Amino acid sequence: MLWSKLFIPTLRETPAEAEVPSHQLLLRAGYIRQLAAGIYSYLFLAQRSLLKIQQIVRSEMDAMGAQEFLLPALNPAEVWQESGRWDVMGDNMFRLKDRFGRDLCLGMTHEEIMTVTARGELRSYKQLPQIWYQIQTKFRDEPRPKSGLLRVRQFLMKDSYSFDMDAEGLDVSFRKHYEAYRRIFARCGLDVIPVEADSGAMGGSQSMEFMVASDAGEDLVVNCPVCRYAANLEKAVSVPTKPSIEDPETEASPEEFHTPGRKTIAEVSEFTHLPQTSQMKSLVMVADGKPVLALLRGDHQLSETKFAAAVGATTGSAAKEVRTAHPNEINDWFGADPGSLGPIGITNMPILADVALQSRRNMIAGANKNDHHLRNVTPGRDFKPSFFDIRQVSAGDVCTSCGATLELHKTIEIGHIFKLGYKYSDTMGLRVLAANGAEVTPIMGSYGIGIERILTSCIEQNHDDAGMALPAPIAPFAVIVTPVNNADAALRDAARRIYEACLSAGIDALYDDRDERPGVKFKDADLIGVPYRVTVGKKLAQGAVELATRKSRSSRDVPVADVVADLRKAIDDELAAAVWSGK
RNA sequence: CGGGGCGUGGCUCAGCUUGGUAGAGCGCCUGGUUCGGGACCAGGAGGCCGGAGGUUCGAAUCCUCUCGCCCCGACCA
Repeated sequence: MLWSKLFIPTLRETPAEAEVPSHQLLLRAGYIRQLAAGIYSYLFLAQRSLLKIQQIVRSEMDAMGAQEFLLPALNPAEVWQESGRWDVMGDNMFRLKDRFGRDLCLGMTHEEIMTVTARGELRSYKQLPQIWYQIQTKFRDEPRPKSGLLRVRQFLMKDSYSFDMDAEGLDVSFRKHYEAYRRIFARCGLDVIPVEADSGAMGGSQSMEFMVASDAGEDLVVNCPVCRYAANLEKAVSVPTKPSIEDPETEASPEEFHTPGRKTIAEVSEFTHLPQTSQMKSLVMVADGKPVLALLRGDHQLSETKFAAAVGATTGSAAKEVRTAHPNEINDWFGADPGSLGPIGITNMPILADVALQSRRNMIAGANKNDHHLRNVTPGRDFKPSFFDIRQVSAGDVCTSCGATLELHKTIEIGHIFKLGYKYSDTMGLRVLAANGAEVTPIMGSYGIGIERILTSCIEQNHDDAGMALPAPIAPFAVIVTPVNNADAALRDAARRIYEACLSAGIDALYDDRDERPGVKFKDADLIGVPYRVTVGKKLAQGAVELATRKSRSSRDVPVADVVADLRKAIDDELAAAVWSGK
């Protein structure tokens, strides 16, 4: 295409409302414009890139035997009421009424509609397994849209749903998705971290998230660079660092001492000249309405997810709602204010201690008396806790399986695969007949990919001060041909011929025929992220043009006769390198 | 929903404290000179200062309300 005929509204300056790099660049490079909070118009370049991403997703989904559907975004309330999610989704669901006053909503996800579709048609085990997918617009009324395309209220999602006869079948569908996702993200040039995730509100048995490391991300992921162990921070396990000093050997019993005005772990640490690892941190939590004392080493943080599970291990079912206690509740239960709390003498609630406190002795803890602490507190001897792993991984912790030091990253979630189980098929009455004539409920899985998030996180991973550096498979154009001086007919004609030769060779090329100075063309090409640039300039007299690679910001001279072949090779090499290898 | 910030040509911003009727740079249009990393000269277009109400002889500026956007938090299939 000819740039002079296109609408690519690049900006020299960064619009004030954008903070994260991908947002700034998407605006500056003329990919998107904002319509309202969390609602964006995708202009020519964005749409072109998103279509390429969708095509990659589509080809891998088709390759696994999945069938593409397109379900309505406008949904009747009844379907959602049937699954119970009309209420569960709360304010996150966009709701509206039609002219007769019937309730409708805009779809946030399509488990219900897919299940209804299956229920109406699937009759026999002979029809299973099925994997159905769509690439469709989703609507979610986010409480706080942010970071450009990262968290929006309307977005594209590839969502697929599997129907199998039994758990083994589901394992196969799940595995197919895992592998397809690895291939899709590799082809998009993304470095992903697959993470075992909490199955949370979707109510399934197993789920995995595909994360991309980025400071713009909102989720924290712990991963091991050696053995590839990875997990959400809330769920991750580790071997904690050793306490900074050995506990004293004394057989002394707890002894109160005055700590005027020292409330935080840091203040008490400074006051006692003992490291934070010698202290016990007491957190008063309320799990499903009941108080529970959580005990941690002074330098550790509580994982509410693990804590909720630990509560479950003592009461029989994991806590659904966990919160910190209010100051007045704490005072009622402990007779002291936060800052002087400890486990000794506490009999009116269970005490859950982190395993890092196991076999520790003679530590510092609050005395449950304002401005007082105790020394020589020993778990097991002075109080009887239940031990669980309830702490978050912290800096310096090592991998439980290989001993390497763990890394902590902020990440963007770009995909999620769930084993749903029978939740929807059961409650919505999906049944088929098995070979033996018995009625069986199929087991389901659901699998999502955020299309815009692929583009966004790719920009987050590939940008510099000049702009984006997108990989050829998802860049809006693979090649740009730039005559240095439009007034020079020889340059213009040579550039035009190279451009046309690219098209004939099936290379997605853009011809910068604008009557602009070369600097402007170079800056724009760098900004919008075209991976390869052919510069047609002075060296044409010697039969050469320049082939520049955006990502490495390097260039070399190439004989005119070879350019197209060289471009073809560079693009093919990039494609070949972007293949998922491994399990 | 709580806390903070910001709304002035397409973009970035100044002007507001101390009211006097709107500016700069970039971009855009015309003509000319230029042409290997966001050129130069000359001329020009474009803004009821987010909206409503109020105070005042007079409001971008002061007051009240309201709408929108961004950031932090709560929330997040």
